[in-house]
Amino acid sequence: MDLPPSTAAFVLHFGEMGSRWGINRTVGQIYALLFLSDRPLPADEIAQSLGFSRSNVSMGLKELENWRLIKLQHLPGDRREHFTTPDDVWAIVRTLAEERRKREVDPTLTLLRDTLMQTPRSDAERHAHKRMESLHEVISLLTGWMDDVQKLPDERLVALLKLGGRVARVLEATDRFHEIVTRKPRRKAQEG
Amino acid sequence: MDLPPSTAAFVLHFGEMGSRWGINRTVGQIYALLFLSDRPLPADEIAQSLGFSRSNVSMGLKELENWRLIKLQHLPGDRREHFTTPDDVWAIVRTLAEERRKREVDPTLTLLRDTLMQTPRSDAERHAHKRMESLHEVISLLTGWMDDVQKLPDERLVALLKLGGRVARVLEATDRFHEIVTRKPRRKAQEG
DNA sequence: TTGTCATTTCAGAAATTCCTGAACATATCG
DNA sequence: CGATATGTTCAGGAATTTCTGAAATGACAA
Repeated sequence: MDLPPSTAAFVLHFGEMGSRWGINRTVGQIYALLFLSDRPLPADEIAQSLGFSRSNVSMGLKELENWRLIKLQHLPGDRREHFTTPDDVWAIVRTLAEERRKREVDPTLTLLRDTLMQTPRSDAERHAHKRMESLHEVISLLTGWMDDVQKLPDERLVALLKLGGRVARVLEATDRFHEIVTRKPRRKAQEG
Repeated sequence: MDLPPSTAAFVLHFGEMGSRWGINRTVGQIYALLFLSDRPLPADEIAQSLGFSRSNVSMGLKELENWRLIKLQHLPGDRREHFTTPDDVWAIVRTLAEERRKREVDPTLTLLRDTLMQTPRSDAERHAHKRMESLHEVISLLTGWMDDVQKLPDERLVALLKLGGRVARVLEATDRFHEIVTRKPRRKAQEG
């Protein structure tokens, strides 16, 4: 690995992080390298830089393609396939969220829904049923929110994230408004 | 495993999901079992139900304790330690978020910050530096948002999630307001 | 077509992770 | 103090995952 030290550190770190995830070390390192590279890289250069076998890199790239995390392109005068990551980091985050959702969350929701169709027989089953219901509710809520914000353009998503918990103030106001409208009249809502 | 079929299915599913994550199959299954159980379970019963060795269960429980995902308790008239998951699913989600953040995100942010202190030398390094800057920015934004909403009480968090992308309308209004105030006067803002 | 270069596949070697049983530690009771 | 019950640790076997080299496949140019 004859990479600049900071690049090497980043690549190694993402290799480790990769293993904490389902992704393996090789795949993490390949992605990190592509992410930092200032030009598209062909498989043999990746193998060279990271000290992996050519075939290992081939499999890693295939995996990253399945995750839709890299783009293939051809450079003029070079028959080899070259790979890049999107320039836009938000695009990467969005893809990651979609793919993880598809692989991890959706199957879980399906299992929960299927189970919740059935009628529990014993006390224990009834309790388990309730637990699965609350889990299903929480996951639905979270993924519903995800779906919603995925539709926003980057700019708005960023604005929303920056707003963070301050959105809660709007909600408080809404609640107060709701209270005022539906309950008997109280003293006037205070400013904001 | 003499568990009701739906419980067995859930447990197996979470075992699989566990492996997709860093967590191993055993730990996933133990957690799933505790999550569904209508009473605290001692280690030997867990081992029995799941068909794991007692020692394996001991290690799994230790791991779950490190993640702060289970609670230990003693039952009157029984010397064994019994384990449960929190009743409140939101509490579980919060803990998961905190722990994953501690283990995965914080070290990454540290690495990025350390690297970004240094001055890039070559063109390639300069490019890598910029990439790390944008990654750092995105991660900071996301974790900042997380910190913020972690402070909200459950009720408000749920309300915020339900609101989802509709919050964006508030932001649009804010933007329009900002435009109106800072730029030269235009035609009146249309209905809000 | 043939030759060359690029890529993929895959059997099995290498590395890693998981899991167990046995030994040890600790606690409680009589 | 044993005796018994419970919990932990850990060496090493089992299972799984990762990685490689060799062979197969594909793509293109001459």
